[in-house]
Amino acid sequence: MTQKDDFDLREFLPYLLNQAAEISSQSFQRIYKGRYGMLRTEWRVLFHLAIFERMTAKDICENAIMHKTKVSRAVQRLEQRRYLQRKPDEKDRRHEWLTLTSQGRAVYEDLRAHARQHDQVLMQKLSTEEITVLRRVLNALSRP
Amino acid sequence: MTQKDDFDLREFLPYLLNQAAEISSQSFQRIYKGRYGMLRTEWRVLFHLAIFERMTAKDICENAIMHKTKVSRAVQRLEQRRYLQRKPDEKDRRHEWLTLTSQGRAVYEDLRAHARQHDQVLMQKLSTEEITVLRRVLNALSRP
DNA sequence: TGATAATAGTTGAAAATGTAACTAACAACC
DNA sequence: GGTTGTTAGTTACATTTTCAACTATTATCA
Repeated sequence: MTQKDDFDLREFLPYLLNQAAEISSQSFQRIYKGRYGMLRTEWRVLFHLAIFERMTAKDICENAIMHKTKVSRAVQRLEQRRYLQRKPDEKDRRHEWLTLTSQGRAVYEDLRAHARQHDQVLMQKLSTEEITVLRRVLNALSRP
Repeated sequence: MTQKDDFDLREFLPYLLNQAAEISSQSFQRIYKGRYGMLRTEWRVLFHLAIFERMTAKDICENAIMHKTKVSRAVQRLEQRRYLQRKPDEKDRRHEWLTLTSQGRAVYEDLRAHARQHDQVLMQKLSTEEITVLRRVLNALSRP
């Protein structure tokens, strides 16, 4: 199984990024899936609400670059589990303000601890300088 | 919409990596989806076969870190489009050797040109040093 | 005012993915 | 040789995601 073509997949950034993203998400996925039966879309919404305290679904779409149907369904499931509450905006009833319940916040705090720990493990593979560069570069690549 | 919590999603590597991977894959996705109706799994298999010339599905699973059902279905669809051929191994008929047809190779060559171009655009956002560090780091993070 | 357009969010159907169970071929071991 | 275990790959079913169409509400502007 020797290489025939000179194109190297391991140099192609979208491929490499996907690979790294998949692998490095796995162990965190086991946590939120295993402990709370949550999906990727759901922990993301949960984290956004914890961090920003009060957002509309639209805000989350824009900030997390997620499609509105994904957010809508994640919100539904989080609401079913009593992790969040919805309140229609008084002035413009097209908007719904979303906030975490105390239960949702507790789940967040648990997951946040795991996230921090998980990140520590990942970063052990890298030097401090590499981490700085990586964060800067990924942020740059995250803007379309 | 100010931040309340001190945890910053933009520092959490799995989140950042996913975001960067999604965004930076988009324009290449438009190519293989738009021109050939292909999925991510399919271009990956196609590229592997072009680069390594002859592989079994198992080889692809291991090299691309893809689940065998994903590979199996991608191979089916590529075969239907006559982009690849299967030949059972003479000695061990559990194995099937996969090779691209000339049609498959032509598609690959077209996509490869776009991939290179796409990569160029992405890299314009970065310095040569950043690119070096990024590739090294992503490769490190791509191993479980 | 009232017609038309725009926006926030939801829903249903189709497509894709994940999981586990399956078939077929070979290997190991008694 | 026959039983049991492994391996490569497929299939069926459940879960998720995507895409387009939909509702409800507000904005625009003649």
